[in-house]
Amino acid sequence: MLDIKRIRNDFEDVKERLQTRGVKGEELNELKDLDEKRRELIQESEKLKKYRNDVSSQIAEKKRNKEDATDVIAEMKKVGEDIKAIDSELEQLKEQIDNIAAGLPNLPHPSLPVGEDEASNVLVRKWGEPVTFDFEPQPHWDLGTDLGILDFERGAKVARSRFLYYKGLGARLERALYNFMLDMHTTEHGYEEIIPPYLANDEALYGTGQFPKFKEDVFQIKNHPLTLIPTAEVPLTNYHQKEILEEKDLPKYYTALSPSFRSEAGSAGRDTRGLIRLHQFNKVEMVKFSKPENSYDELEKMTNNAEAILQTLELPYRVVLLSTGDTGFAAAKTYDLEVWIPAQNTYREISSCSNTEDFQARRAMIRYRKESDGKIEYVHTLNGSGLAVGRTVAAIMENYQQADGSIKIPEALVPYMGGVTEIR
RNA sequence: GGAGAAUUGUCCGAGUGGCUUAAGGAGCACGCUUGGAAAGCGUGUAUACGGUUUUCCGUAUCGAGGGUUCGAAUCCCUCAUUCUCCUCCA
Repeated sequence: MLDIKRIRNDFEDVKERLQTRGVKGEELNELKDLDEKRRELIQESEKLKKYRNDVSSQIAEKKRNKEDATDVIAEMKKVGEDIKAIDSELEQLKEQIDNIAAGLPNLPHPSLPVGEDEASNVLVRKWGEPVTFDFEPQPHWDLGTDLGILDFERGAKVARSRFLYYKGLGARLERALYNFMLDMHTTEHGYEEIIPPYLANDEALYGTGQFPKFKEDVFQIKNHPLTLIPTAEVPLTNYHQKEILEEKDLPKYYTALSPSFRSEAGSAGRDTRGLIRLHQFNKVEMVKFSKPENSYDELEKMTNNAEAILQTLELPYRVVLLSTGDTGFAAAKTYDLEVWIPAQNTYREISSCSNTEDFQARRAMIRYRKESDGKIEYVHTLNGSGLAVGRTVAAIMENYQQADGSIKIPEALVPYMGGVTEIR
């Protein structure tokens, strides 16, 4: 949620910057008009309420003195009706305003490349060299099926397409990976480990920005007002929903492993095979609550934390700064980490690290008390994958495959695999 | 799932329709007092929105949302959460 006062005061600037994210100017003009109308009505309503409060205490006084107050009571009845009429109009206005405001994306950080889509993204850095194979590298779904460690057919039979069974050392590899990631974040990067709820209510999903605009992307539970989380960002960020934190406790770092459930509406036909695009996948998520002045340093650090995982696994990757048009709804600035996928001969997204500034904090009411003057301000919230586990399994399988279809286990993972050095 | 009780400010806690601008206490901050501390005394101690512009003023907020009333912390309805008992369960 953007600050309505900021929209009011820096109208042209906000409008210009939001237009780089695909927001229509007329929408903002309408918002501005509604806001002005609302403020006028607030004044009217409050004036009447003041009057009613004053007269009501006079009535009380009269009653105590056993005087007659019939006339004034009759008048107040009328005033009460007027207030009710204005307030219901106000409520409608508020709803219209919220409908627009809740659908506005975050303001892009000035450092973002301006552009409509991923074509305008900027390469920040590259790490590692893609392996060269002296044989034709196979896609991970063929490797996994042949080795009997991934079973997509049965996943489709029991759930539907885009679900799978991991089996044997495949399941072990997935488990090894997320344990490795959690250990690294908790022992080396300073995150506190959390196991959150995997279902969340509408308020939580509103808080992080999935609702109301992106309802079609999630799975909702029939007959219950609950939604399967599309990312642990939802329960982690909303952990401090409606709280006032102490400045001395900031920054706070949390990490959690959770499944992520996504309906993938609108991506029919894309990445239909393999571990890249599933309705359910495990992800280790990182979330930070930061003071505003430090949040961009924290974003760099968080991105480095995700990179450290890839580096330790010795997987080649690159870091990309997303353009205004490609940046997600809640984010002010996002770095994507893309890992090398040999069989596709390209880099694929494996992590996304974002600073939402106070966008989510406003929606979820997450604030902190400053030590210097005791004033209360919104915190900045950050989130990043560290990493998407399924896609990491895919990357390892493809990058570490051998000519005979077996898969070598990255050195850092061997202890987590109980000493297993390859899957064959 | 059934029955009952509860939810008031940072905390404890009073409050069954108007002298409540939420009593009283604790805590915290500042000041007085003191050689220093404690005690004592005094003052202050929320959030949001709107107006004003650095000072105030107004409105709203007693778990949430509705309703009754000239007027609601207080009466009515719905919901949430917590506790106790029963039932079930990993």
